[in-house]
Amino acid sequence: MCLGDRGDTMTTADTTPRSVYEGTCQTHEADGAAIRDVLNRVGDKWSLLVIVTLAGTRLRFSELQRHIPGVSQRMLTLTLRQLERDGLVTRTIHAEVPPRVEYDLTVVGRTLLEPSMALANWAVEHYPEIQDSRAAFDRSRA
Amino acid sequence: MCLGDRGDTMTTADTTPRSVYEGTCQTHEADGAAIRDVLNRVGDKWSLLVIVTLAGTRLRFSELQRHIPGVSQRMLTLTLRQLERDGLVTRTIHAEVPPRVEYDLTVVGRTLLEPSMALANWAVEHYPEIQDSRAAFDRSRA
DNA sequence: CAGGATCCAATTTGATACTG
DNA sequence: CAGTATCAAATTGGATCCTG
Repeated sequence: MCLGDRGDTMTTADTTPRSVYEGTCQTHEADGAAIRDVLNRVGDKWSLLVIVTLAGTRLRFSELQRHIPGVSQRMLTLTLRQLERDGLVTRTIHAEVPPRVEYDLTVVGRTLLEPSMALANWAVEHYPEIQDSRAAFDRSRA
Repeated sequence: MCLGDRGDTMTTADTTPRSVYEGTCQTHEADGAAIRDVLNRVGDKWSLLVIVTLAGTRLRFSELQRHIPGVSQRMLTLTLRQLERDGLVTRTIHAEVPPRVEYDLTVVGRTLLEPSMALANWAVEHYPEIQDSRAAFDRSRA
């Protein structure tokens, strides 16, 4: 089973060549839902930013907000809750006054760092080409 | 400069420890905009699915649609246009009746395959843990 | 300090009908 | 076949005000 395959059994005779995935499918047991789910999280506006920001050290809420320019209180809260729920970050409340809440990556959260960094690096490397391509595409339609 | 850093110069004296990124920043010259931009494309609902589907062979529109369950005509069109504009897929119109349009990955498009597959594999590998974490989180709030 | 609650704007996606 | 056009629904993000 491959990416995007929802596991629906092939009921009708299919003349379409099945060679599409052969030899190239690297996610045999992959559940498309899992990939979409994770990608929708990593691909949202703030999650990856939070993760790489926590890569160096644990931080409290206000520090996190200072380190991530542009994030609103609401979105930072929502993002952190999602990440906590997914088991990617921990939330530690210190019983003090005023309250101090610290966020840190979990072990699982840290393992996400490498593949997402690879993608981030790809983005940085190829962004010039992408921008050129966009410019050319748009020019050819003017 | 690191991920998420928009390059705003530090104008006020800052007592916040600067150790956050030290030694851990793997995207020194990274432009946060580039990363967001690429991630928003890869992270959308259909792009990655289209890319991996084209990994094996070039396909025409209707074949693509059959291979990607659930995608509407409109969304497939929009997704393909974006990918074409970004220089990740080519669109070849064969002058025939009825019209035949084939899509294929570009060289750049193929280079994207590896890092995104890494992330997809991470998703598949860790999805059970994530689901467990979510269940536990939700249970603790009932 | 670290949020929760509301309300609103913007963006994304989908359903449907039509066309060269 | 391979789209385009239009409209509606859903999702996401942000501004603002309030609180233990």
